[in-house]
Order: sequence, then C-alpha cells, then structure tokens
Amino acid sequence: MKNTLIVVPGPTGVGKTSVSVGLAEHFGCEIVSCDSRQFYREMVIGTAAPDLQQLERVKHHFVRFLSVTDYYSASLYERDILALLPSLFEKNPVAVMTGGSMLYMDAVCRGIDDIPDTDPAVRLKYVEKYAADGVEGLRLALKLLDPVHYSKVDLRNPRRLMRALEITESTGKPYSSFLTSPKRNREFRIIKAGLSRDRDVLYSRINARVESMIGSGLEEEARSLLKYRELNALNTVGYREMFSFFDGLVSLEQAVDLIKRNTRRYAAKQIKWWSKDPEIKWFDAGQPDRLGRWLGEKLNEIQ
RNA sequence: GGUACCAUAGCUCAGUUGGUAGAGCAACGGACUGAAAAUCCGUGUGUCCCCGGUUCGAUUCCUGGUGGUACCA
Repeated sequence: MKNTLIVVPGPTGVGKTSVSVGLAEHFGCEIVSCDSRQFYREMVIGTAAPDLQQLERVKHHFVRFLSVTDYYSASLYERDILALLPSLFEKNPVAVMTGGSMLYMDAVCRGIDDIPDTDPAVRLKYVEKYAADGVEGLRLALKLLDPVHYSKVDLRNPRRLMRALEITESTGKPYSSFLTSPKRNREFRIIKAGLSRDRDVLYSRINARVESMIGSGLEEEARSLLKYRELNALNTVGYREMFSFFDGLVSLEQAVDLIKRNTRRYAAKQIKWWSKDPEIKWFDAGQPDRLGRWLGEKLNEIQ
C-alpha cells in the first residue's frame, strides 16, 4: 500500500480529537497533530488538548512539545513533519494528521516557499516603525522596497506589511521574489477527510465546552500564564479574555461569554477557509463510521 | 385596582417638527505564504406591539386594547 497521510481538518469543537483517536486505533497508526496552540505544554485546558488517556491510547506527535516561550512557525512545522513521517511510515503505511490550524495544514499539503530566516532585530525595527508611523509609514517603506508586492498586498493590514518589509530588508531581495508558490510533490499520498456539524449543533458544543473548561480550571491556568501575556502563544482565544478579566475590564461572566463568542467566530473562519478546498470530502463528526468506511475504500483503491 | 413611563433589527437603544428608519454589540460575507486560535476588510437582516381615528400620507399625532417597568394602594 502506498504511504498515505490522512488529513482531517475540522472546526474547533467539532469532535476531531475523539474521532481521530478512533481512526488511529482502527488503522493501528499514530496521530500527527496540526493545532498551533496545542503545541504548547503550558496551554492544556484552554486549547482542549487531548487528555492523558487519549494520549496513552494513541501516540500523538506535536502535542505539548513546545514551551510558550519558544518560537515556532508554519515553515518549521512543515520541516518537522516531513522529517518525522518516514519513520512513521516504516511502522505503518498510514498516518493521521488532524487539527484546525489552516495555514499549518496547507504548509504540509501544498508546501510553502523557502524564505531565509530573518533577523529578529529587523522585525522589531518594523514593529517600532508601525508604532511610530502607523500603517502609512509601513506602506511608504514597502512602496520603495518592493513595489511588486505593494501592488498586491492588503495595504491596510500591518502584519502583512511588516512581514514583507522584514523579509526584504533581511535578505536584500524583495519579498515578492520569494513567492513562487510551487505545488510540492510529496513522497506520500494525501487524503483529505473533513469533519463537520450543523452550525447550531457546533455552536452549542462550543458553548458547552467553554463551560467545561471553566469547570476544569481555565481561570487558574490562565492566571499562571499571565506573566507571558505578551507572547504570541498567549494571544489565543480563552486566554486573552481571561486576562481582560484579571485586568478588571470585564466580569468573569462577560469573559466567559466572550470566549464563547470568539471561539464561534474562529470556527466560522475555519469553515470558510476549508470550504474553498475542493479536495476535502466532508463527513458528519457524529457519524464517524461513514468516515471510516469511506477511508477504507479509498485506501484500497490506491493500494 | 390607581397613576406615570415604555413598546423600533437577534440584544441595548436612537430617530423621523407626519413622507415606511439607524448606531453600538451580536450575526453574516471576504482577504490572508514563517505571529494564523493571529492580522485585515466588508455587509443592515425590520408587520417601527395590535385595532380603529385624523390626514393626500401614520412608525411618528389621537381613542381604545395588549404586554412590560416603576411608584401608590
């Protein structure tokens, strides 16, 4: 059988973790997590990371393997996954990749352009420039340094502008010259099977999950991470809102409502992103048997 | 039971000196190649509580209902 990566995208709260544990047990394979917040070992409750029992049943990779103080990126993730997969395929021709991080998933499935690492000081320089001169300052700088990208980029989005400037200055070449968008050929087959739910069912699952996070001690977990609030890892739904509560800006009840709302928004954003990918075959997460059967047939076909 | 005030978008409310209405939040849509649970952009979805009256025309003014809130009994 040809080595196959079963990619399972799905919005937050749809039930990915339990379905993929079931799938992995069925195929006797391991799970590669694709969730940019479950990477962090300090963030367990608020990210609905797999629990110890689930981790024991099936070997998971890329869960709780970083500290919130570590730097990580979609590109590093692509590199690390590609380095890991051959060893998994030696044991089993199938592996399951499950998660909700859209950009990271695309980095693995399609590849992402090679761009040299940048000097952190340069990023800092443009963060400061943004603070001093606003979007307009970034815009003018980019117009001079990379007119090609200037004509394509969203000129109102400071992140996009800072990123392009940082690359252009660090490498001495325009950011646009790196964007060649090759479709990478992988050494393995990719099957995409997405998990979905009716929108109202998904939303009530999300609301219930937030309540259960609170019951499990999200407040304490967030409090213990308060000192890291400036780090990117903590710019995350569930933690930001708790920080507002600690600051006295909102009540606990309001914070909980905001977490529910922002989680719903995140789920909606994920659904929209994947709806544009025609390669994904969708299944109701409440009926995992159908997914399992379809995957079985699919795997036989490409044997 | 009496008096006063209120009833407009999913919610909180504004407004129309009478010409069928708009803010915030919510919701929805879109962009996005190393910060992506991030970041950025866009969209008003409505028996203006109900029945009648005045009027060329009523969501707006008037009668009477209904529901709500406060106070008095």
